[in-house]
Amino acid sequence: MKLYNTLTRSVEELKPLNPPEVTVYTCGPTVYDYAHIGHWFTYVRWDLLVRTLKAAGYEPAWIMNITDVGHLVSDADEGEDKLEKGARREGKTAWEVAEFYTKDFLDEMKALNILEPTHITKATDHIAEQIALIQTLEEKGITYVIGDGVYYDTSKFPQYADFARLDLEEQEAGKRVDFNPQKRNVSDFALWKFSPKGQQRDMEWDSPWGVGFPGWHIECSAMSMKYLGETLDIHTGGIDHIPVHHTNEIAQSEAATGKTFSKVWLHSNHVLIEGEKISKSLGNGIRLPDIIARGYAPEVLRLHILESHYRSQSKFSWDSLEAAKNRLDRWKQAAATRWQEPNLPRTNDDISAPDFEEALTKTLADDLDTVHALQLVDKVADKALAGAVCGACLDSIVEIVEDSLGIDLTVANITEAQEQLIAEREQARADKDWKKSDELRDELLEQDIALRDTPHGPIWSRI
RNA sequence: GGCGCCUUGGCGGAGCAGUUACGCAGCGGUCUGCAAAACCGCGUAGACGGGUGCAACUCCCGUAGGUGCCUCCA
Repeated sequence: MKLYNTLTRSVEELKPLNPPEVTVYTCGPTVYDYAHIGHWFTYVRWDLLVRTLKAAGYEPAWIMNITDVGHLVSDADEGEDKLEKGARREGKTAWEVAEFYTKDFLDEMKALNILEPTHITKATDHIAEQIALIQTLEEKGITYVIGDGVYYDTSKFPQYADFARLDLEEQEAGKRVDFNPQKRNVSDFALWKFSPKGQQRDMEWDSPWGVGFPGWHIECSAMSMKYLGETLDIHTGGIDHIPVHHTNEIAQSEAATGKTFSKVWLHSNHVLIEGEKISKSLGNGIRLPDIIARGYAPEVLRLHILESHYRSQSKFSWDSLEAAKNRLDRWKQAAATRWQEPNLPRTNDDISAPDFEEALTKTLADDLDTVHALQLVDKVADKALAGAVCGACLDSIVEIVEDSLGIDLTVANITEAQEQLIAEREQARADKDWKKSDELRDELLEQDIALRDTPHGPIWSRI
């Protein structure tokens, strides 16, 4: 299996530490607001990574975190954290805000048929681990304490700029934000923040340095190492995480252990809406419920997401969502022919389920080439619609598509009563009673069964 | 200001130095009670200007436009 590794900026053969296990850590959402489709582009892609690992014979151990504390509104470590801010906005406690949006996230994740990770870990459940990791860093002399918290001294980690290929000198010269003047270096970041004096936060904990809360980056280091060990096989996240969050994770983890933190880093590119990135200020954050409200099933969005490569900057539009819907409908029509074997001449020359599975797996294992994987399904659908795939083969193929791509093509058989209607219509047609045959067709249509007449007899599909 | 990336037909979106990407939409034909499908075929895409090749959408340089990061962000 080959993947594009951000660490080396090249496509590499995956070499897990302890095969067949593959450890995967995915940076999850900060639960202070609803997820928009940009999030779902990313998480569907990592779901596909895990499915592909399984198909390739690996046994993925997949951790996704939930950031429910400590994500400050600014990377300059200024301001309050997002949960507390969300709480003030909604008149709730930070705990209530986190719970609400976590549940919403998990519900939508399920709706999109994203596999359940091995563990979903909340930052607030792992405060002790985070404190312990900060202590380790402190013992190694790479932290320092200033007025508002404990900081990581990035000058003590010479490789700091390597991962993101940052030019720290340039950044310093061109910096656009003020930063805490007590910090030793612009790139230094908070490991632990003190609760503001005289202010009661919803979320705060005792620590060796004082009451406060963890910085944003430390949770991922602490939790990934707790569940998956000191060196991960694969770490995933949004492309935006490269310069700060992942850079800081590497600095924390590798300074603490002296080992490589993750062998492979995967980054999902952003999706644009009308040529612009999704952001709060533009108000273009389309959500899954918006898509459902327009009559598109979640799986349509899922298919649309798979229509572009995870490393390319994708575009979202309602037109392309409509195209994805049509494509999916066509696949389902093809899948429905599995029940109709007697009507069709089965040649079954060139499509066998094992061959299809092998081709699909091979394509996906090539750096998650979903674009061409979908093309393989198109080809099978063509043949099925032409009646050239046997019912049992389609059963297997539908299952393979479900497992590999997470797209469910299962189509229920029609009832005996419906079958009877089709038979009656055939009789009417034989009698050239076109009025009756059209009425029967309309009756079936009301039951969401569409008919098309082929040289081999009528073929139905669900609409 | 610094560092990147992108620019493909009506839309989405790939590969490739010389053979059809694919999907959606469209057009013509065969077939057809009608409808739909199926089958056959079509539209002669590659931002612009140079360059290197026998040959460039596909490599190099430049121009234009767009966009991402260096704040938050998937």
